Amino acid sequence: MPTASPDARSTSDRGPGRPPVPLERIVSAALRIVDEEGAEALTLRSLAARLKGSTATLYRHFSDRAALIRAVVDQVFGEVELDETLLTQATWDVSLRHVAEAMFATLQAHRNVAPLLLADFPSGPHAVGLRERTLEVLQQRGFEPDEALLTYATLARHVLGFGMQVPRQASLAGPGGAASSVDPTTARGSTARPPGSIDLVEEFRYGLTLMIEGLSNRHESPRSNHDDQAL
Amino acid sequence: MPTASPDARSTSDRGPGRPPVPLERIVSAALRIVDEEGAEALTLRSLAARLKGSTATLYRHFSDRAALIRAVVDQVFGEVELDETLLTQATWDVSLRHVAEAMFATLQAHRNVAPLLLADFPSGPHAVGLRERTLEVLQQRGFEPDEALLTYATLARHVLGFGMQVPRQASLAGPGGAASSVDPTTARGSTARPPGSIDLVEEFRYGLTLMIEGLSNRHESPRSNHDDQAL
DNA sequence: ACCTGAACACCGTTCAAGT
DNA sequence: ACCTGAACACCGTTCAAGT
Repeated sequence: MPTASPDARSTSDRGPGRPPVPLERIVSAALRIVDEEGAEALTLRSLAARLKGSTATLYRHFSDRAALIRAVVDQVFGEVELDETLLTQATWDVSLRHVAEAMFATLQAHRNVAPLLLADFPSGPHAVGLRERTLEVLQQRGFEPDEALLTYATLARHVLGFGMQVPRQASLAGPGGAASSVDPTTARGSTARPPGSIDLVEEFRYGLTLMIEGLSNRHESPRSNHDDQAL
Repeated sequence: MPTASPDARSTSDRGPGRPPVPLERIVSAALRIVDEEGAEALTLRSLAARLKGSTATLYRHFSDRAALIRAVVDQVFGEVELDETLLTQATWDVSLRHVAEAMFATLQAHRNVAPLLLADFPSGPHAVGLRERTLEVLQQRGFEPDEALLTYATLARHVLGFGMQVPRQASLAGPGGAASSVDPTTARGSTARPPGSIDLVEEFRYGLTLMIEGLSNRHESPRSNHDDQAL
């Protein structure tokens, strides 16, 4: 029974009225900072400022900066949207591709969280839920438990590995003048897309396709979903 | 014509005698700090201290902390050892697997550099050399230039994605008492290997195998190296 | 010309002191 | 009981001042 709040200390039991639940508001504010100003702009000080509180107060909700980051990451994973039809009615290769693409798309939608993924393998309630659901689906398609586990782990790492490599965009400078962190020096020409450099998304899809095709080799043909009476 | 020093400002022309070349000694010292005490221990201050110099002096060799990190990363890539026989005499799938395994092994040998890989895609001279060599090999095996490029890019990202996820070991506390950064709180039980968690290396190999098998589907059978007169 | 101590503007984290 | 200003021990980076 996974608890709802990832690393909360004691969110108290949410009173009926009251300011909704501080914790989620904190995490949302943190994610907004990351989205708007980049991961390195997420500072306990900047977060406290946005919440009009003090940094010390934050330590009542999170033991650590690391705990805050874990919560932010899991909040992002909570945004992964799975299509139930694709998940349950399609062939396993389509379902699997869907899960991977959905995760990757969410990570792309929050490009700036990439550096936060480094901390450790996402294992908040949302991330775990996603894994559980996918394992279920795979096993319903005839994958052995071990097989399903290894397959999901590999694919999740693939998504994560690519997700954390999303290049840091020049963050949209906010209304404030606090965009000094975007230092133009970073955008220097040394790495400037070598001739023939390839889109990250294309690489991600190519690798994903190769892996699924490889899986098809060792698993019964996924295309035949309704003729397994031939067994 | 790629220059030798990644981000050097002006290594002067190495005089005959003299302290060998400061730059490589700096980078080596930096890598040693990372290996011994972890990536977060690599501080301009700690590096200056180890070199018995001042932090300000470091800025004569590197424009930035980022530039220093790029140099450290490329130094690691310089340790990748390719077996020429495997590279040129084996079937392409074996060669490709060899390159990926060699890169991954080097990254594993320097587990603590993982966080440094995040900065940007490695593109120092060693990393570029590795890519060039692999592209050559693939094209000699009949890969189209575009095909070779996409294949290498995908595989390199796979290696990198897994390489940067190497779990942070409890760094071997050095002789000094400066191991306070290893805070036992980090090793808390929340993520403590969920039942059925899988070895990172196993996942890496599994994904690599799947991708190569997928590649074999769309490429002529790699196993037949000497019967292509059947064409 | 080369090096560097000390400063500047930041961090995460803690804690005595306020309400 | 809850919150917080101010401190502590760090960062990367710069620059006036030394040699």
